[in-house]
Amino acid sequence: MSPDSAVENAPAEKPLRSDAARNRERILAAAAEVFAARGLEATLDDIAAHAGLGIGTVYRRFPNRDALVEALFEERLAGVATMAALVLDEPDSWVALRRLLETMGAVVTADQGLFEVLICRPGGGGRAAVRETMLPIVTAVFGRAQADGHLRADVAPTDFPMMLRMLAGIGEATREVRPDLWQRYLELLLDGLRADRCGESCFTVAPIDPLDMDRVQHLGWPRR
Amino acid sequence: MSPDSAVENAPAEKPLRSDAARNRERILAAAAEVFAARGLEATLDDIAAHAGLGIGTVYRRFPNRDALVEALFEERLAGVATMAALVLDEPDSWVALRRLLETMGAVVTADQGLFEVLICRPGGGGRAAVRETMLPIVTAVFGRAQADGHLRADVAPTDFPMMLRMLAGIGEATREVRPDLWQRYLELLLDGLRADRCGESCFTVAPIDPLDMDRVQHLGWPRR
DNA sequence: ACGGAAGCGGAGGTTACCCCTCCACTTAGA
DNA sequence: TCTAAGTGGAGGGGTAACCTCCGCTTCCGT
Repeated sequence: MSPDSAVENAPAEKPLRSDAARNRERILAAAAEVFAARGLEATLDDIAAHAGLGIGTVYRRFPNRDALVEALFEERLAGVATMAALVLDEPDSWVALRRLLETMGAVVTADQGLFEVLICRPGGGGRAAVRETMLPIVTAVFGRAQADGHLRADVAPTDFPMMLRMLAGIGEATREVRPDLWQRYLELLLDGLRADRCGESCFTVAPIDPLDMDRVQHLGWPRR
Repeated sequence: MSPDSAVENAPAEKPLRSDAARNRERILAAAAEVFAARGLEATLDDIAAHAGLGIGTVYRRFPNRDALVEALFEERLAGVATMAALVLDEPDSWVALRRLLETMGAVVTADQGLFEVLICRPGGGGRAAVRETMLPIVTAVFGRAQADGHLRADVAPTDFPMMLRMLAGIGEATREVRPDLWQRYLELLLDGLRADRCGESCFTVAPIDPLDMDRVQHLGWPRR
């Protein structure tokens, strides 16, 4: 039907010229660094300068800011989901829980941009997918640790993103000075989460329910 | 010496006209609300609109933005320090610790502006004074709870502002939807802080030292 | 080695904010 | 009633971010 021989209805992305391909990678690398350090509000001019390129070059490759964010985080989000899924293989349910929090804590404290796409922004496109991947993992890991009596019974899956928020706040503030500090507070949280303590206690305040979680994201983004 | 009879070298603040005094209070009330909800980055136009007054009126009363912030937070900061000092009278050292975190947690989660003045901004003027008031209180409360064997021994005074940061993050995100939610995570932190548990554990990551705390504040303010 | 398509840089247009001033009008209160 | 004090809000001045445009440069097939 088409006059073209082989490539039928593919979008026909002809390969970039070699210098353009190299610059594309530079832009993505610079964007990764800048978004990690300053969050998604970093400017494209900043990113271009960081890449050692002109702004025009950035816009030639990515039609607008969101396209860049999308291209940058698509693969990283998939990677995060994959990493999180790894903990399901951990035989010890408490270790699985700790590894889940360590893994995701490391992600959100090291990379502010990734934290924002993952936790803060209303889900759309790849974001929704990752969160839908995460929920069953969190539920499974929490459930197993609770069944084994390691994790206190009154913890809910929605506590997970909230704890990540707490750690991300530490990370954002102290990343430049003490990039490991967040782990101290992860340890603190983990000690609070353990069920096998002498002094039993239970929360007097209910967890946030998933619908309100959505409202939190929609109210808080874009940054008012 | 002066031609004036009674009022010598007093600043001679002549009383405001009644409507002006009323509007001054309105401005302060509006500023309190807006700064609480949106932080110190809120605009003066916003505050004026919120007060139902023109911007000119705001500037007539407060020569610039900082003067308004100063006037607004001077008394509140003093109040915070006073409230914090109250917990020193609590006989039970663990209850004192909890009350300290509850009190300050309530402050920083309900009022984002106050949190920023208190924890985020580099200290200057009244801020430094409050922080100098807080440090001995925190040290005393922590020390007593540790001596009594309630608080784990490896907690440091600098953990206090970090925990407030964590709670403030929860507060900022969920204030509009679940203004009480932060207390759930305070309970979690408190459970992590207790020393009298079966499974002893201690931090593998050192606390941040006070000098680095200062660096954190100076690096993070003004908001890049 | 050459020609043209693809790519590049970055000045600057456009838009959006925000701080603060200014001044014609209004109001309190002696 | 008269005037000093107060008021509103348009708009000046400045900054910042997004994105476009176009003259110049670089790649690469022939």
